[in-house]
Amino acid sequence: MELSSPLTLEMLGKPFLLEKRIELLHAIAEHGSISKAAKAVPMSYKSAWEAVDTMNSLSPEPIVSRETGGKDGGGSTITSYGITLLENYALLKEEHTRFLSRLSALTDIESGTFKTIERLSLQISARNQIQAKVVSVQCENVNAKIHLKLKSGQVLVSVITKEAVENLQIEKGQIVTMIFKSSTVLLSDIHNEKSEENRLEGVISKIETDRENVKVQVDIGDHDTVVAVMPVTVLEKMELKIGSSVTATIKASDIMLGK
Amino acid sequence: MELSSPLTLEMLGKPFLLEKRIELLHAIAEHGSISKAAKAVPMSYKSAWEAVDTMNSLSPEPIVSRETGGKDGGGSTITSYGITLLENYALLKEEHTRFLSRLSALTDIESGTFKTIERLSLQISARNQIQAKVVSVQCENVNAKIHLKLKSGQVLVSVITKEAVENLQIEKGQIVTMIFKSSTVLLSDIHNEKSEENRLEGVISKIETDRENVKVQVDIGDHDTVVAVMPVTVLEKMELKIGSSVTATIKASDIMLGK
DNA sequence: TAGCGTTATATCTCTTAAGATATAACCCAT
DNA sequence: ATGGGTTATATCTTAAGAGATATAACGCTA
Repeated sequence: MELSSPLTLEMLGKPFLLEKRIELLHAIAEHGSISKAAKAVPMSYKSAWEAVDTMNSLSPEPIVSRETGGKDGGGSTITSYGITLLENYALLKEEHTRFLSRLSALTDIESGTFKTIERLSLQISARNQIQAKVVSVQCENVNAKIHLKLKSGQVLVSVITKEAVENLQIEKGQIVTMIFKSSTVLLSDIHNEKSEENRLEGVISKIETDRENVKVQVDIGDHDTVVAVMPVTVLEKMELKIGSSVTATIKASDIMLGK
Repeated sequence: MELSSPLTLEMLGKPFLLEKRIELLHAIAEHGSISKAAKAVPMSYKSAWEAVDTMNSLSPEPIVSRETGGKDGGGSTITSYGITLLENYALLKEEHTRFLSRLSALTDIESGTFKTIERLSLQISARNQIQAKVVSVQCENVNAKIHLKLKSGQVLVSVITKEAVENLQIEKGQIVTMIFKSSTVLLSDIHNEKSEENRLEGVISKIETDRENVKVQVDIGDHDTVVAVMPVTVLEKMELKIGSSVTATIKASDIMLGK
């Protein structure tokens, strides 16, 4: 028993972007003409042309720019607007298939029932959500210690319950999301390499304040950022400003995992 | 620009349950015969019969039991297996539409771009995920304080960044999910009503231990439970056991919100 | 100017899914 | 028996979508 669920974007009630058309657009980008793209997909030229035409007329801006006559008889290319559309569709699609695979993992084939009642598909308030690879999983009876490697190569430790490890089926080699609240991140301007704590080196890229609190964004490399929130008094003592290099420390027990 | 994504369950690569067929099954349940159901949907008797037949032959157990001849000429009813199947499809469908509506909320109509790059649809390690209603939202420039009412009527406070409030579009009256790690929950056996902290009264319903840590499950009423994890030494001092009534305290800054 | 490969368009056929219609078989009720 | 309302099945028609084919218009190239 498998789930299938084609994703289509509609405009004014009419189908706009669907899997087949996306495939066609990619083929146009690759071959530079509708006719060649149609052969590559494969589909008839008529269908291809009609698809391109309805997409262009449905879209506020053209997606494919077409030229008839000229060098090589003309041709068609994807506009920059079309390219961003393709990129965004890919993101949507990826999220959707992620969700579906998890949904189908929860459907019991025999009895047709759910294994858990937990909400899949939660959007979370935590500002820090960073992808990392599971390096090792050490399980005790209650807690489990999980080592995680960031894109930048830095290794952090997360402690969660064994129950959670089993529930999410976390295993070595997987990519998971580290989740922690910005209020659990401590910043310091000194190098203290002795301690065993989770530490991330980075550079301050943004600071926002209000009456009581300050939010500091730290760039930790490879396009990953960490956000810390603390009382303004703490920041003033440290004399931090944009461009300062700092060390962010996060307790292992403050790092949750998501999948 | 709207998203549409029909959900179909497949069996051996063949379509098994889809929206139209579910509608038909409900009509059969209501009217007691395929022919009346077909008129009610509406669809031709041929399509209805074929749909029922392929579903029955694809399914390991019959979904519709059919009788030809007899009182009122016979008729068709949904088997108990079919009923659970309908119920489970409804659950799947609900999760799916939830996800889609959130996904489409993130798609910007004008530019066709995403508002966030964050992962929607995360399954989270935190053991404590409790539904609550937003009573009030107090926004500062950096942080926001949110009052939440549980099913049992108890009110807790969560502090998250203003950015998160805007991002999740959290507003008064909504139902959200409070999320906190079991290691952030403190248990005490004494009544201390002075403090301003988040406190939940409850009864211990389960205890598990390993070499270092102990996991305590507290029933806080209305089928909600809170899980706390602490070093065994702490538990020993308090002499807690199953049935003890305790107070669980959680810092406002340790409570994340999900939607 | 002739040729080329393309876009743009019209027309016809083919295929497939759905509806329409007819009818047999069934079995209880009258 | 007969009638009624159903399941089960076959056949014909209809509609819609996709492919096949032909051809005009286009603008660069040689």
